[in-house]
Amino acid sequence: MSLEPLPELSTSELVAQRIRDAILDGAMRPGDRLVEADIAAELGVSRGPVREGIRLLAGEGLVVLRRNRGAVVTSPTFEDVLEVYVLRLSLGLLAIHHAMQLDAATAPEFADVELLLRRLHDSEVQADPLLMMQADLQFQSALFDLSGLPRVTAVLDQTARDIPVFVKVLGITYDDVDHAALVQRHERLMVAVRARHRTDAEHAWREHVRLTVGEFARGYPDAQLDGIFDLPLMHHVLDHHEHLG
Amino acid sequence: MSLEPLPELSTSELVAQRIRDAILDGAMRPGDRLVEADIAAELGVSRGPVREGIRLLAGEGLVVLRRNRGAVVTSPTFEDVLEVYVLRLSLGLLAIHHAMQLDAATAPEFADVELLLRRLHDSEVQADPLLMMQADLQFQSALFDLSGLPRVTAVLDQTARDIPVFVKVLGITYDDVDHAALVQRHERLMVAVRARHRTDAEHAWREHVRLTVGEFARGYPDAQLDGIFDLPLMHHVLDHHEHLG
DNA sequence: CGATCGTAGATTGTTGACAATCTACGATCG
DNA sequence: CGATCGTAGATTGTCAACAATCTACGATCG
Repeated sequence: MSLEPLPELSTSELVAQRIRDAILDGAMRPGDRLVEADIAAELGVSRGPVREGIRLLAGEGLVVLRRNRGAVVTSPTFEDVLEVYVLRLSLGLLAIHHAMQLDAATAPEFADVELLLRRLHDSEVQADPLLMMQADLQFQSALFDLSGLPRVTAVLDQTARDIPVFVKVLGITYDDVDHAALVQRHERLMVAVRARHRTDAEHAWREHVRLTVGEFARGYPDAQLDGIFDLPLMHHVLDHHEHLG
Repeated sequence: MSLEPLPELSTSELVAQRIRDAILDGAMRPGDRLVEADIAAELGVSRGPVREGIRLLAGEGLVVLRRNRGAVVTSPTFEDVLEVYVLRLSLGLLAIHHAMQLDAATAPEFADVELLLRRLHDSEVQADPLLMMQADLQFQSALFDLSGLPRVTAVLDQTARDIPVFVKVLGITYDDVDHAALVQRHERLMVAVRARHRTDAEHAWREHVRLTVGEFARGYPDAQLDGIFDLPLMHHVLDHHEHLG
């Protein structure tokens, strides 16, 4: 007889989550001010936890704080999305490499990662784009955790929480995503990690990020599409790793 | 007539800074509990700002928070130092590349970076190892800022604040550091950035991180030296970039 | 009539008190 | 005598009131 471990987030984390949800619902939009007292009243808590929750979001870049002037929901640009993916490309590679170095496939947690990957096959999950994205990110997070690098995984998790919000706010859709191809990419990645085949793992991860960003760029207004397909923020990074062959 | 811009940190940031200083002074040591009320009384403020300051430090990894059980000063291992430098290697490369892509040398802020580099020549600065290290990190931070990547520079700045503390706590010294060589490395980096010469810039930065970590490893107890000279956390990263030639 | 200044309202920053939780110690029971 | 339970003290989590700061609007002056 073993019970669940009581996840239970702190109040401030719940507040942060509610604000993220509010943005995903469209209830809060970029540029909106986050008035501590109003949010506190609405959630039925006092200003303290709300204040803490807002700081958490500020750490993620979801809101901007101005001294004595409160917080505002950021108006992310496509460049912000690119920066987040540059971070994820770079730190993801780091995490995957370290996971392989630790021979992560033999770790007991590896089974959990595989389980999360299998969830992506679920038809119920595939039906809902948002659910699909969250399951995808959850799998990636579990994989990165195998690296044993707490700071790196913390930054990766921060960026992961921002992605659904950015997607919503920028009006990017997952509609055209080829689920089979996505899962296949992840499976290639897992095979590589299992075999400790660096180059394959790198390639699979780079390819995933590249294709994901490419997908996002498709839904973006033509006006800025040109610069995006060049992936100026990303270009030299990809290029850089390309030389590995 | 132009006055200074009033830097003025928030109270919580001042609290965080004081705690960092306390660790550098040896007044607080790893494993010590951070009791909000005690710190508040000592600093002459209330618990609110102290609580916020502690959360800031937790975000940097300097203290660990446990639910309803308060914060404890982390007992960093050499692996933590390595993780921080892995982050700095990876994200520093990112920042430098982006700075070059934006043709940072033509930016007005570039002069400020050069000014900070010149400070490292200062004999007064070179006399004090801690001052030297801080001036060094300040230069690097200014350089990274040229990238225009706020999230990346934020993470880099977080790691920069931790370094002096880690060095102090782990008993690593800067004593044997060859200041001339350090400055020369940075100058090579600046020349490369100015000329937008990717490979040189990458090499200079990689070399700097590698040598800095090597220097740190030297001061570390023999018992753990073997594993450190292998730089297991870093190895494949350096290795990885090595292939660029 | 335009620009500056001053004031009122709104909002953040801070505080001290209260509630919930945890830790450590000692009492109770088998 | 060992293990469990319960309680007291310490500490964090939360709250509501107060102080400091900012914003916006209108009055005053040139």
